[in-house]
Amino acid sequence: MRNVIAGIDFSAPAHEVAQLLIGTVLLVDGVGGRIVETEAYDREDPASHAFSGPTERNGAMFGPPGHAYVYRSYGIHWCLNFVCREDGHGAGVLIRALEPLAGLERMQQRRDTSDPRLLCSGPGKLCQALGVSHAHNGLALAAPPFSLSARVAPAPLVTGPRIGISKAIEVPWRFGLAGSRFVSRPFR
DNA sequence: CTTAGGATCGCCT
DNA sequence: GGCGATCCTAAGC
Repeated sequence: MRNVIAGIDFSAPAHEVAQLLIGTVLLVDGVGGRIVETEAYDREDPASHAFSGPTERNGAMFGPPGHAYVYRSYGIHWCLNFVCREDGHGAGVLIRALEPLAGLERMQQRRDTSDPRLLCSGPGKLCQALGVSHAHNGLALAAPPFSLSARVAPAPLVTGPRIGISKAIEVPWRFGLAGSRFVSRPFR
């Protein structure tokens, strides 16, 4: 049971973990908020970075579950994933949006905006707001600087196709907190 | 509100 | 050498 963090078993399939993460609170050095949007990248998934096997970049996805996988996107942004599964083939959950709750001032400085809806409404944005970078790749989510807190009650979910990919575009593995104003894009 | 284009560079074929 | 699990801005309707 050492893969359980915030009441979630990270050795479960990514598309299950992605749903359970909605409503939990993620902090990095005390800055963060409620997870309101995730995407699953399971094994055998052509859209996953881990699909073609381990490489130098995706190595963290083949490491222990419950750890961070951080990669650079478009040469500019950082994106944060939670590693899932224990069966030898990497999988993960992309954290796409947070509802800002803690460290608002720090996030506003890093993002250069005071609009709370623009602080963490996208995978690149939330990494900038929380100060996540390659330095966090491979770190355990159960220890500082990370903190993941269990949600109080089950979260009402909405689902849809994943964003920004060209393979397996029909798989409905994007999950959101129903009614949240802090998602990266509306759910249809 | 929706769409289009540019920035920018590490990773993989 | 091509192409992104993105973001921002500007322009069009």
